[in-house]
Amino acid sequence: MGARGRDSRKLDRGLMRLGPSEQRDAAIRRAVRQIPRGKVATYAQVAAAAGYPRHHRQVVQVLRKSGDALPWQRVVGAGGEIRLRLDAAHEQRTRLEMEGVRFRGKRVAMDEHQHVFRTWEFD
DNA sequence: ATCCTGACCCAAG
DNA sequence: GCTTGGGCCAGGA
Repeated sequence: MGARGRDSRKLDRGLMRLGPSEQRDAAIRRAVRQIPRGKVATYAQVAAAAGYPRHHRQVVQVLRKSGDALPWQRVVGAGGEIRLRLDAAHEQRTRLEMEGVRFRGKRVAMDEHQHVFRTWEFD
């Protein structure tokens, strides 16, 4: 069987063909990588920027899988709230503060650090 | 197929 | 502020 056989996703013109969920996860990873140091975005915003508006929960799964390969600390809950528990939450806050992110109470000062994903390119 | 879980979100009260 | 309920989606058992 050729490239079109049982494992048709194997390759196509030398490129790995991704299934729907893999393509989605890849888009999510790209979006997360776009957040610069000192800025943050919410799970929902990342999902939307990736092109999957209602998949905020999947963003969590992707971050868990990726580990330190992504700047996971830059993704927070709605309103700038940290949603991790205990130690993990503390680590996220520390990492963000280390990047210069300021907090007001328990949440990120979103008016200063909200990353706005670019939707249109200007030329 | 069903049930459960999760680094979620949001409108209500 | 906080709690609750419903909605959302995908993975794993």
